[in-house]
Amino acid sequence: MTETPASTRRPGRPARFTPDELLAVVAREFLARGYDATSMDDLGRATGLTKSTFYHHVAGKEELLRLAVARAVDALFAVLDEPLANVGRAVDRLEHVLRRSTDVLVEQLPYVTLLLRVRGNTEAERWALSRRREFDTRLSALVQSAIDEGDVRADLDPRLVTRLLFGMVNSLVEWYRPGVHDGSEVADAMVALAFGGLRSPAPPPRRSRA
Amino acid sequence: MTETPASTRRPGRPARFTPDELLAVVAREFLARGYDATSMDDLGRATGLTKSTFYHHVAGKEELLRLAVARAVDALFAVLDEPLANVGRAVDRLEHVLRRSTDVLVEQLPYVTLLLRVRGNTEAERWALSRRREFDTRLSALVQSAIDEGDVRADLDPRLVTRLLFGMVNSLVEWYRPGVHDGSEVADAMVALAFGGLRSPAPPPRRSRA
DNA sequence: CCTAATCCCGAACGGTTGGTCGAATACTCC
DNA sequence: GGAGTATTCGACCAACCGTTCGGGATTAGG
Repeated sequence: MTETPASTRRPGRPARFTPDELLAVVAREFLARGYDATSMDDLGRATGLTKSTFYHHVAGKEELLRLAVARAVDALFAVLDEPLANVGRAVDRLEHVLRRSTDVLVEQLPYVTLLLRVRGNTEAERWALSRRREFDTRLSALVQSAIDEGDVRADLDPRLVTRLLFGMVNSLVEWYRPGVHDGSEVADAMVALAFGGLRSPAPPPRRSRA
Repeated sequence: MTETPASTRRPGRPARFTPDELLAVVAREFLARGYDATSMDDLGRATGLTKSTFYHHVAGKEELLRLAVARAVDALFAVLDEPLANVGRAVDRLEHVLRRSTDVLVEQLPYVTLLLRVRGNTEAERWALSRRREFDTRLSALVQSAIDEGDVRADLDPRLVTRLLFGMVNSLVEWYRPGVHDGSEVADAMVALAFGGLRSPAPPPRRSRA
């Protein structure tokens, strides 16, 4: 990780940051102040580079945002392609997606946070919004399937349930900070709360079907 | 409401907007583009006034944000002062605060949305953040009480539960749009999901009392 | 009419913004 | 020691930003 592979070493001045490192710093800055309030000079100050240097690596400020949110989009959609998200009862697939989405949010926190804050001001932001809508549609279909199979309550509007459910998941980016809670602890609480609710579990969790 | 009280009519050119109307337009603009991305010229265009006119009514752009988020803060704290939020079992008080918070979010949607998007770049934003923290602390205490009284599951970290619970409530500002769902329908679903969870209610919802 | 008060506008200000450009630097390969 | 390439910098630019200011328009009261 810290070594520069000699095999891929190219001629020219050695870069002070790998593209990944650079993007990580940029994402952190965008997060702290918000995309619009962060100037290229801010990014320069945070990296020790000048802003003109950034224009050697990317086309402009907007591409930095695009690169960042693309990471989040890719990671989230990858969850939907996992085997456990595509076989078995819908309710089990839903639980898997719920848990794995939480994992992704924790692991890719800065990038997902940026994705969830996009407002559609630029072309890159509108692209991000359309991918988010696509993701939501897939989730909604999953919830609907779980209802159809009788495992999820049918007395509430499925779209409303989807929104509330993944609203809870997404709220993670507003308060989760690494170190305070373990990632898996959060995922466990998420699933427990989502399926079981707040109320004290009156009976021990019986799995029915003796 | 729609009439101008003759008693308070003052000399001078009649205003084209009441302060409330002006703030409503401003909030809508801030919402669409984000606070930082909205210029005073944008506000002028949205109102038909020039940006210099705004400086006759407010000290600057930041005060517009302060006025907007103050509305949200006041409305939310008012919920905590309601009688039903202060008497009876903690779990019932929690349900009341949950439901009423949802109502406030729906009724004051633009202002609460702005409040929840504040990042702390300016003094006004930092004030808003501190009020939010204060609100969260009160909520957390309520959840803790409900746990102590045995009505809410004790197997999860109370702070985690509070965060997830009101993360779900606050997510409302990301997707709720007036007209699509009724406000009370959302509040019902919110409470049902929060306390009962996703799972199909095993027994039919018997309310005792034949 | 006049005066005082309120609201509104056009023009301009200094500062900051995202972005450009040419040159300097530091490396690999020969 | 070149030649070629990747990276970085400083200086600069036009456009836009929030804000200021002097003055004009429109009203109520006298």
